[in-house]
Amino acid sequence: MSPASTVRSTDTQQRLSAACCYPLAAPEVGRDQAVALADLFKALADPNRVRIVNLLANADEPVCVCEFMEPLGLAQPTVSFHLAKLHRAGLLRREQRGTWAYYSLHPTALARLAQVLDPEGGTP
Amino acid sequence: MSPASTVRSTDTQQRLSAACCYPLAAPEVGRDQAVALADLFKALADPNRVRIVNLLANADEPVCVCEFMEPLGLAQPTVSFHLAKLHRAGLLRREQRGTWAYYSLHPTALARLAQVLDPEGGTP
DNA sequence: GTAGTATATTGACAATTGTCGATGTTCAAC
DNA sequence: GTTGAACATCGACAATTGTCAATATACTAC
Repeated sequence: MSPASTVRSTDTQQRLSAACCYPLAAPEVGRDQAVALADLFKALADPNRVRIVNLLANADEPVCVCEFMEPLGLAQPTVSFHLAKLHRAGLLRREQRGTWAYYSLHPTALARLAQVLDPEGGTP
Repeated sequence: MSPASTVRSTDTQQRLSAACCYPLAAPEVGRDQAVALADLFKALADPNRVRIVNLLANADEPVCVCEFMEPLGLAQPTVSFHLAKLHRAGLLRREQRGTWAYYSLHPTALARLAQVLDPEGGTP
């Protein structure tokens, strides 16, 4: 529909890669960068998504959707909802194996997120 | 009412100090710690609050409430609302000077938040 | 005391979000 | 082709959130 932006193809980790260039303590954070940063924090602003990230941080292998339902006590659509939100924020990787969808923590996600908070990030 | 917890006294930075002990990548994050961590991220999950933190990060002196209204384009009650939310999360310091209320970024707030994201934080 | 000013709080409202049942999609196995 | 299974999407709903006008609170100056 809208050919205005070239950013629609992957969508994965677009938020994070956009936000990682504008640290919280940068000289000046404009409207758009503030929205990008807020979207990033919004991805972690839910207890269930925090636990998902924690589970993935302790897993040495990708985890499929059905594995989250029991420990989180959530229905399958709800788990998909949270995983999609984390994936769209660029924090998770998605891998399709047959009918299964395996999610894993993006390798540099947490480190880059920490860099956003680094006071030195804006003025090296 | 509930004498079960001793955490009710200050409220200021209780969230942060509680969450900083439970990094995202800790061996296991339970329900309560997940809520504490999510509350912390929730504080930054809004563009206006991101800009407030950014403005304070670049200010070498505390800033009073009225100074935020114009750059953010928000009414005074809305500014107070956001400042209170950041303050309750332990990210901001509040200092009363006469009728004015001066807010400043908590010295170690961002650094401790970054520590929450540090993968080494849980298993040194 | 009164008047004026800076913040906080309240009340109401629109917008967003989390949740789940029901329905689609997509793949493997037959 | 059909069936079954895993996941995504849709629709609806309750709960939360951001916003501001109106009001309350607290302080200074008179």
